[in-house]
Amino acid sequence: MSSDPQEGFRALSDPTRRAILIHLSRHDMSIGDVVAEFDVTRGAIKKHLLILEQGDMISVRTQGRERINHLELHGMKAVRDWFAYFDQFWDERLGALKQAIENKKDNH
Amino acid sequence: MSSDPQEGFRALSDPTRRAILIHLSRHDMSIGDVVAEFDVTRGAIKKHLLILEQGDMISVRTQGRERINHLELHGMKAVRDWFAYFDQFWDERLGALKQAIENKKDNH
DNA sequence: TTGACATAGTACCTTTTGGTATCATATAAA
DNA sequence: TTTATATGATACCAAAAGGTACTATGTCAA
Repeated sequence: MSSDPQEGFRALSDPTRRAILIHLSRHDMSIGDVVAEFDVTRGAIKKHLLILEQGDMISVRTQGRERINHLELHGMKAVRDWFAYFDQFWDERLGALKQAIENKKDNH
Repeated sequence: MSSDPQEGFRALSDPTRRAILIHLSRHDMSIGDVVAEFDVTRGAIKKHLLILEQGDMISVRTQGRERINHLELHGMKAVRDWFAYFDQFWDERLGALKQAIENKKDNH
């Protein structure tokens, strides 16, 4: 049912890629926009974006001569599904989640 | 507050290491026990276990001439904490979590 | 104490990874 | 239509990753 999380885990294994995801969570960015945030070359960023795309963490649309990168949660779902198995060993977390949901309720 | 998840993400990026964690979730295992489950040499398994230990995914205790590996969730917590940031973009998950907690309640 | 067993440690090999530099192509703007 | 800009595509490089083989050490058992 849940797809292979390998590409997703691979995508998340690099700190630069994780940082890119945080940036993209705030707003879509062109490749140039992303490059401006880091101290590596465009080529390196391009490779990171490709790996994020392969892990279904982002989607890309062409806009004129720009390529706009957009956060996509499908790949992250595959990774989280893998994690879900371990929930049974981790009661501590249930308390925090319960609270998170209570808070969510209060906002409605 | 939450520690650097890098070693944790690194530990989870390999499919053999993830499979080892699943095995260890069922029962503690010596290195030899783990080796028996996979088709790679002891040396390779030893390296995987070291990386899992560095990511705080497992702890190891010496028992006679054996080294017993035990699932440890601290490292996984660091990784999950990183994920928590993205919960806000993922309403779909909240429904499933709510249900998980309801089920938990029913078991008490 | 001696032999078998479980693991540690090292050297070595191949592939992948993260990175750079360079050149080519497509598009927007003067 | 030039020219500057945004990206694509290659080739190349050093280091890390995943693996093997071999040797050394510590511990249990006969």
